[in-house]
Amino acid sequence: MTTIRVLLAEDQAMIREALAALLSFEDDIEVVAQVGRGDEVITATNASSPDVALLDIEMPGMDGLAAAAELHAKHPDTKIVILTTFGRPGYLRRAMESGVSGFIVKDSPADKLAATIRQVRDGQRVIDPDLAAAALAEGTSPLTPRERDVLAACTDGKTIQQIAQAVYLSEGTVRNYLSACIGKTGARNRAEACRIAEERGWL
Amino acid sequence: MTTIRVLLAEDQAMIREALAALLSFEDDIEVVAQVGRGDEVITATNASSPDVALLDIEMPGMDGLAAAAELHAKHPDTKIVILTTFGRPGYLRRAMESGVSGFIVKDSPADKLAATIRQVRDGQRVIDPDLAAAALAEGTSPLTPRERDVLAACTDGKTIQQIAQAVYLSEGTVRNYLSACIGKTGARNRAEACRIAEERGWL
DNA sequence: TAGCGCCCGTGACAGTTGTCATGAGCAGAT
DNA sequence: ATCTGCTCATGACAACTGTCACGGGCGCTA
Repeated sequence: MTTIRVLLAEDQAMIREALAALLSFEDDIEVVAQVGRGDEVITATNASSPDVALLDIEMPGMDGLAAAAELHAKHPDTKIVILTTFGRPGYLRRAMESGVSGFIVKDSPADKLAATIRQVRDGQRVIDPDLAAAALAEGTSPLTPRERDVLAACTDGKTIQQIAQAVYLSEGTVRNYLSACIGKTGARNRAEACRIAEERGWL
Repeated sequence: MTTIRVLLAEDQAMIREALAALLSFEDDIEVVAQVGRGDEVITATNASSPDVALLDIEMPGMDGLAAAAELHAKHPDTKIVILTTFGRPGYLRRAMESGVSGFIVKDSPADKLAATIRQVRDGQRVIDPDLAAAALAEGTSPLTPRERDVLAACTDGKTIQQIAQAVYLSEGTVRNYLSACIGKTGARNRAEACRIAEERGWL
């Protein structure tokens, strides 16, 4: 059995190095690269050719799921494991579409990490069963692309005016789209709709 | 030099064990207890009498800052270090009021962790200089206690009605309080006020 | 005791937001 | 060729939200 070469992508330096410390205890795993930004994943992969890339989702530059998609396109042999704080079904769905082999949350016990790395290296898929069930139960987004855009632009208590400017639409149109979003999410106002859609991974 | 006994409180199991792995490389530091909930900090301290308690803020049961306050009251000799994702000035202020000796963010390099633990054990205080400056620049909260309550109850796009029920006030009064909050934060609506106050640690 | 600030409430008003009807242009499917 | 659904827009209306003025009660301080 040869050692598994691992790329570690996680923006918080202390956590990244702590995870590296954790993996250093495994004889068959070697961390060959560490990056703190999503847009550094590709170049680091080119340089170090890892067997498995371990990606956080929340990262500056490019989020982990986007990085996963690009990585999978350019290096289909590199297995990808998403390691995230939030087990949102929407994340899982996007991850699956991005060619990811493993999806684990940071709540899991530590030994799950090395176990997952070994499993995906062997060609298996590793997904938290509860999460998978939740993702299936939720179904796919009922929002049209434009509704999604508008709803995504309305975080943080923005005004209709501000949203309209951000999306280059008239205020009336924005109101209409938001009204549709509110209806489809079952919310009572746009802030709640925004939160619900976010949770379900519809954004 | 005797070894430093450390208690580790962090809700995400994988991160917690990774941090323990990181600290295991330090010869003079020993992790004598690990907990995943804020309300387990006290009992674990009673059982293992650590020199330093390393607390995350976001934890179920009781948040790290509340745990810090209680810990400081009951075990004044145990030094406390807050380790958090978010370097919000408001957190820092609350931490200082809770008798904390050190405050570091997870963005810091990994060696900062052990260094901080040693420094606080030696009686020093360790605070990120940038954060300290930001906290001082922001000043203290201009919100009255009741305004704070109302604003805190209005997260996630709640209706005025829902807030009023949650805080046992008439809707008119809620509107008045929120209006005051909006004025004091310089926001344009309650959602933005909520976000701003949250960021500044006024909640 | 008078003044001050916080608490809680009401009522009136203007501005913003959510709903609905309507219509035109444009794609893809039958 | 027609139907359907998405996009974008306008206008009207109702509901909700934010602002303001006002009043009474409470506790603290000068």
